[in-house]
Amino acid sequence: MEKYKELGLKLTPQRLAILAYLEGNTSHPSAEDVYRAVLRNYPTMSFATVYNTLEALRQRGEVQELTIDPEKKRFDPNTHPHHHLICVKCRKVVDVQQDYELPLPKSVRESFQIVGTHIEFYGLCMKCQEKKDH
Amino acid sequence: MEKYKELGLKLTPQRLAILAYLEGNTSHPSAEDVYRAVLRNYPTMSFATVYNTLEALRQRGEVQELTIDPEKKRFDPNTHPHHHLICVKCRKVVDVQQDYELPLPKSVRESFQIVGTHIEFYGLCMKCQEKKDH
DNA sequence: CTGGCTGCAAATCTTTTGCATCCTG
DNA sequence: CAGGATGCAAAAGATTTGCAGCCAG
Repeated sequence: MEKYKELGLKLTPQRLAILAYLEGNTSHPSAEDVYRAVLRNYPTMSFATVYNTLEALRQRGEVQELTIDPEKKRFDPNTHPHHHLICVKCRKVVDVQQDYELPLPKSVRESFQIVGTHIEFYGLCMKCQEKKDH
Repeated sequence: MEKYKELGLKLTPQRLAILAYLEGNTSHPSAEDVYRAVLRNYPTMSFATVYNTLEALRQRGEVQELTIDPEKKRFDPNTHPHHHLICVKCRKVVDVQQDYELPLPKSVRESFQIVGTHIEFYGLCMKCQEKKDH
């Protein structure tokens, strides 16, 4: 938890709870998921604090905001560059830690300055394959 | 416009206006963009009709729903598989018509049935590179 | 002590829905 | 002329904001 001090964040109990929940979490939680999880320990926790803290962490690069869900934002504490596998049925999200060569056409390379890449693999997870379609 | 009859869609003037706006459109408009554009010709056009029509087209594979924008859904009438280049500053989106080999680890291939892939290239467009940072 | 943080409620924004009416096929 | 489509307004979710009081540094 030392590193958060360096980020200029005040360490309130609420934030510690959020940080503890995010630490090593690979479930790609939405803000509400975080809220509900932390609420169990901090009955007065508010949404504002969750969004507040997630935004503070995002600005400092400690958390990634994912745009993989059309309904809501999802957050990922894994800050290493990586990709995602998304079940189109149950919306489960799995990390793909793998590097790819992704050469862009010259015209694009000349006009765009690339800063990052993100691949979404869409498919059906084991469980959803077993269920009958629909 | 013949092909829309085949889809079992009733061709109302409102829908024709939406279809005309989408035809060949590479601006990846949000529902509101579509609404505002079509409103110019149909002052009584409602949001419900826009969402309604976009959803009908999506179900028939005539339009793709993009999850590239954390704020809202964007729609893409380009139904060929392709990728996107996104300016992190102005949120402009450009198509990348290019095929990539994206081999997945064996463990993943065995448990997930892949149905599609989408790459997001993040970067700065020409205009935003010229502007001073911030 | 002081500025950042919290919690609440209200506001905002996007998207969805219910329903009476309309109009395409 | 029937069933799908429209338009309005209200509802539902997700996220943001204003603000008074609180507390970590």
